[in-house]
Amino acid sequence: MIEKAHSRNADSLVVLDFETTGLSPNSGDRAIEIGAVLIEGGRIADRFQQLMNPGRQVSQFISQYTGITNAMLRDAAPCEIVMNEFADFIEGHNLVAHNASFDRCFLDAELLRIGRNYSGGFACSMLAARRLYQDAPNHRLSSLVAYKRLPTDGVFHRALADAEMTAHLWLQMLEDIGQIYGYQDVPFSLMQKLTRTNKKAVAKLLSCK
DNA sequence: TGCCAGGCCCTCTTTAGGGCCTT
Repeated sequence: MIEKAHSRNADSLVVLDFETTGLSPNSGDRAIEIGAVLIEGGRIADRFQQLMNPGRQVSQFISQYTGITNAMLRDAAPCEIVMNEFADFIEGHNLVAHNASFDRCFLDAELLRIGRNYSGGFACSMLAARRLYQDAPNHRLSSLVAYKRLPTDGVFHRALADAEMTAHLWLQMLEDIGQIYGYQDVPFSLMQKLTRTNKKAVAKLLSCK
């Protein structure tokens, strides 16, 4: 079933990225950083980035992977406070993330803890890129940034940096679809449909305006 | 004690298995 795109702020969306203590909130993992950018009118209009204290130590692997240390998290606000502010930030917007199933799990888990929710649709830049850029060497965020020569400051695995690169990737996909298939604006609902379309049927879907 | 994620997608498929991607 195709998710319903949010009716308000139809041309805006929030691209988000979590850094976490591990891979699964169902195994006790928590968020340690959230980064997000608000896209309005085809450009980045606002940013959100905060470390958050998960109430537990992060592993050496995570510290090496993200550069986020226990010392950095010691004085950070607890997840509950940060996520409450973030729930306000995403209110009324559709959402995008790279491998969205991962970020959605953590978003749902952290918001559930504070009794908050969100109403926008959720789309995945990785699934869209797999369909649009079938010749890419792979569909990791870093590889797609290099493949499409997207702006980057060279920082990877930090929430805001990854969210900004994902935003540039998303805007690039919208531009490529517009140029190839003649769209002036690509509806969010079409991007959601794209991520659920068989690779061989991509051209047919995008050609049916 | 031993194990330890999960959704998506492709194919040597659908009564399954394994790779990709996120931290």
